[in-house]
Amino acid sequence: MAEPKDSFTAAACAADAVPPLWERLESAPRSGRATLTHTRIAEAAVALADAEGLEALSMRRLAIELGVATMALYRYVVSKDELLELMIDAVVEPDALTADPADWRAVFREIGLRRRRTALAHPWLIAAQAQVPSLLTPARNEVAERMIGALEPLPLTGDQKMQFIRVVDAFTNGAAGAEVNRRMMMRRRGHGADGDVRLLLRESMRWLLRSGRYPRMAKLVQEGLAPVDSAAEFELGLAAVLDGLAARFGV
Amino acid sequence: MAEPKDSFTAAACAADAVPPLWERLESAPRSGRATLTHTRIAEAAVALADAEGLEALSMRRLAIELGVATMALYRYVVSKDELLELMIDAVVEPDALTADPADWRAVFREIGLRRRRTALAHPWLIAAQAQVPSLLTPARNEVAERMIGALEPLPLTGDQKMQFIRVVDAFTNGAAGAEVNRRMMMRRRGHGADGDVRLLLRESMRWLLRSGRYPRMAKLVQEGLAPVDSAAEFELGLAAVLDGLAARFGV
DNA sequence: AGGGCTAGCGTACACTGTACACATGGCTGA
DNA sequence: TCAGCCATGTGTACAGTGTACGCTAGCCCT
Repeated sequence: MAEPKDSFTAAACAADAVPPLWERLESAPRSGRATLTHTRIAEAAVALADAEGLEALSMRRLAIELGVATMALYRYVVSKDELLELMIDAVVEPDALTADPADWRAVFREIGLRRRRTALAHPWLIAAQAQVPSLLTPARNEVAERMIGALEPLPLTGDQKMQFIRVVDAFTNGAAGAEVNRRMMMRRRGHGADGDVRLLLRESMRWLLRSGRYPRMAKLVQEGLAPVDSAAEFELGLAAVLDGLAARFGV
Repeated sequence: MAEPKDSFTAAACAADAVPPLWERLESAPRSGRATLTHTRIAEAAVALADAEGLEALSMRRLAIELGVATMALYRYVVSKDELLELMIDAVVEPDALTADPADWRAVFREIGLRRRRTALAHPWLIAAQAQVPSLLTPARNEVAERMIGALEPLPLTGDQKMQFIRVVDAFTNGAAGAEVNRRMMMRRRGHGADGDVRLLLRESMRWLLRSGRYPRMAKLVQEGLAPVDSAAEFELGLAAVLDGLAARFGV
């Protein structure tokens, strides 16, 4: 009576027991007067996390925000982790690219910059991704699709294209994550999030420098460092990665 | 009676009220028969997180593991976040480098590879770093010191050296994080952590591909992809980043 | 020998994610 | 038109979390 119905689910159900969220999302009857929606939930959760941080996002709080009982959420989401997946997917905006789709450098640049903007606009993003392994959400796949498209005309094997994309993604996520970290640290201390990182350094590294270990770093700091221009640095890094990959792949 | 004692703490205490952990660590009297140590705590926490995952690491559980009351830990750590900082610092091993210190490429390669190994050996590392903004821990500073040293002979400004290091770090963290994510996902499903990623793809992307969106990705998958060699891919990416940066900086 | 400082203890509180049983209202087939 | 069903939303309960607070007991120095 309750056994798997057909061969389709046979393999997956062994581990999952419930179809994996994105599959449920599509063929949802959601017939009766439903006050909730996956979209509505995701948007409320995103808004809450944006406003008060990921640590303020609890199922109870989110339910209140939606004017609904806590457990109502679990009709749409199997666990809080799935809620995070929903949020992660929700903030990726695979809008039409303005870059010339034939110019692969321009496409990768645009996608990279957009990702940085997204991560800065939703500082919980990177932490959430680290907490809930969730590659292959629909929106991210759509972005991947664009990237593959941009590489199409190049003489690369399928494996090389995937490597290319993964390496660029790695830099992008890493750089965005580092920047978010710096901002959160600044905010946690007194200074506003977009202040000068050097204040942070001066202050909390004073004893490090004074300690005499790290002489080279001390020298650099004392010689004077310019304020960090994160946007420019991101572009520099991205360009370097693209250069390096292009050279290695001979394109 | 309880006011700040001297000018040293004046600025920092405004925001912190307690000296920032690393400072406390050094000048600790810890005179009386102390059964606990920062080191002992950090090691036990790391062992626990390694064995059972970051979500199994609770103050109660850790205290039991150490044969001590829960609140005893708070004599050494102001909050769980500080515990995480301790752990993050503990797993970085700035051992003597085997690479020729004058060969900056070799140094960066070695440090990058070591970081990857560390992240894979302690899969909670990246998530913990995303959760607790904690650049500038002593061990990481020591590594930074090495990197600065390697760049010393090059004709770069201080700012350029810092940019160089930050960009490489961004890629390193991003790539390691992605790899850890993949592994955790594989383990969460049935397959062992070091299995073939293609299994994961085949299985959980079946409906994605069948849906007809993502035609390009479907084509790539159907044309057949080789198993992913993560180690080689990491080296490729790292080399590309170093190439790209070197070219941009003209070194 | 005694006083004080401090490492460690125990309890208590507000809060978390979620399992489970129950109510209810809109759609469906007759 | 109306019965009945089932998905949607509700309420309560439980084990477990981080940590504030006040207490005890032993080491160190005078």
